Amino acid sequence: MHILDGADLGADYTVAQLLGETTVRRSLDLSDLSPQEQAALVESRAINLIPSAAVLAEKIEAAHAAGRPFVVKYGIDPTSPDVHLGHAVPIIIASRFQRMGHHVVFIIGDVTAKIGDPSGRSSERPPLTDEDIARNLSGYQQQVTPFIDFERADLRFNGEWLNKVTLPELVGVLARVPVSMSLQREDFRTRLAEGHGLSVAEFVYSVVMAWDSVAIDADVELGGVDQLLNLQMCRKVMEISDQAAEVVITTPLIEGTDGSGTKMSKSKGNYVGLSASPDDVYGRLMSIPDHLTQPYLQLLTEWTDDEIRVVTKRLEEGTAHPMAVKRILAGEVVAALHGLDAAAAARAEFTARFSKRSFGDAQNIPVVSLKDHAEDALGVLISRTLGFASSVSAVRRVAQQNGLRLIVEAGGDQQTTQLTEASVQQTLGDIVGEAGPLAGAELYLKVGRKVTRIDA
RNA sequence: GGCGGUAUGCCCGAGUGGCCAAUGGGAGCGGACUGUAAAUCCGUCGGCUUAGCCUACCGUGGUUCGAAUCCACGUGCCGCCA
Repeated sequence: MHILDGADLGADYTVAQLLGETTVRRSLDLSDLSPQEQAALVESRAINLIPSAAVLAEKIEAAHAAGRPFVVKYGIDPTSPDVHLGHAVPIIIASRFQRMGHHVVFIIGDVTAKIGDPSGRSSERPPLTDEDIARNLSGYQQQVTPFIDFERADLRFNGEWLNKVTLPELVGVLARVPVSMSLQREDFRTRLAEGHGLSVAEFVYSVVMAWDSVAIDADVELGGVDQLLNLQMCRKVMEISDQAAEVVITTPLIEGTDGSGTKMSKSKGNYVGLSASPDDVYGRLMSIPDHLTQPYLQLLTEWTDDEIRVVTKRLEEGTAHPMAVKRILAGEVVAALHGLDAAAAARAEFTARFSKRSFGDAQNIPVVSLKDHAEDALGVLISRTLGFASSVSAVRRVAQQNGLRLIVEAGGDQQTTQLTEASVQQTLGDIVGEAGPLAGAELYLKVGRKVTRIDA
C-alpha cells in the first residue's frame, strides 16, 4: 500500500482509506495464485510447515490435476464457548485456503472433547458432557463467521466415524504406533515425573484425533504450535493407513494483551473475544504493549510482509507514532469483526473519550438517570447498579485514593470535583445538588477509569 | 487396603495458642507520569449502616478465659507400601 509510505498515519481519512483497502482484501479471491505462490503465502505466517512448502505446492497441483478438492482440515475443540483472537490466527490461514479455492473441513471433536486434549496441561482436565459441547459449538460458528464462508466449508462431527471404530481396528493402529512417540512429549514426561495423573485415554488422544485425518483424507491440517505433536501423530497414522501423510502447518500463539509474555488465554483474562463489542475490541487492542503491535499486525491482518516492513521502518525512524500504528491495528481488527463503519465509530469513540477526554462526544458511556436513582446511596449505585466496583468498600477505597470525581461539562469546559469518602453514603441527589445549578451542563461521574453520565 | 504427609484470602505462599482480617510475592484496583500505553514510583487490596461491628484460615465437634494454630472424626489432594 503506497499510502503507508508518506502519509500521516494518525489522520482519520488516511486510516479510513487504508482500512477500506484491507477490507477488500479480506474477501479477495486468491484462486489465481500458482500453487507455489499459495504455499509461500501460507508459509510466511507459519511456524512449522511439515515437510515443506514445496511438498504443499505439489499436493495442491496434484489435487488440481486429479480434479478433486484439496482438503484442509481444522479441528475445533468445543471446550469453551468463547473464541478469541488467538484462535483467529489459524482461522485466518484457513480463510486464505478457502479463498484459494480449497475445501476447508472443520472437525468438531465431540468424541475427542470427552477425552480432553492433554497438550500443555499440567494435570488432567475434566471431560465435557454432551450439553457442554452443544452449547460451546453453537457460539463457535457465529464467532468465526467474519473469517470463514460456511456456505463453502464443511462442518463435521468426528463421532460420525469414531463411534463406528471397532476395537480390532483401534488395536490394529495402536499396535503400529510406538509408545516412545508419545513418551517423547515433554508435557507427558513432566506430568509423570511430578506424579500428576495421566490417563491412558489422554495418552492415545493424538491417535484418536488422527483418525479424523484418515476419515476425511486430509491434504493439510492447521493448528497452533501447541498442537505440533498431535499433528505429527496424524501424519504417522495416515501413513499406517496407507494414505499420503497430510501437510502440517502450525501457527504462532499470540501473546496476551497484558504483555506478560504468556499466550492469550481466557483464564488469564488477557484476551480479546471475537464476540466483544467494537469499542471493547478497540480498547483492548490499544492497551497492548507497543512491542506486540507488529506481531499482531502480522498474524491478525491481511497486510503483506512488505507493508509491515514499511511501517516498522517508519517507527524506527520516528516518522510514525507508535500509537497511530496501534490505532490502525485496532481498526483493522474491529473492521474484520464488525465492519468498516464500526471501525470508524470505535476510532471516533476512542478519540472522544480518552484522547480529548471530553465525554460529550463519546457515545457509549453508561447512563444513570438522576430521576430514578436520586435516593440511592452513591456507593450502592456504583457497585450494584453500575457494577463499577465489587463492593461498597471498594468504592470507599477508590474515594480515599482520589479516584471518585464528579465532572461538570458545559460547552468545551470541564470542572472536576473530587468526592470524599463520606459522599459514598450520600444519595446521588444530594451530591448533584451540591454541585450547584446546572443549566445546559452535562454531568459525569468518574470512578477510577470508569465513567457514567448522569441524566437529569 | 495399610502407613505417612498436606489443606490458609483471586493465585502462590508464611504463620505452630493471645500482639491475626492474618508476613511476603503475583494478579486486581486507585494515584502520579503518559499515548486509556509500556516501564517506573506511591498507595490499596474480606464485608458492612466503617473511630465501630460482622464473617473468615477444608467440614463438624471438642479442649481453653482465648484457636488459623492443640485434640477427635470426616472430606479432598499428595507420597510410600500392598
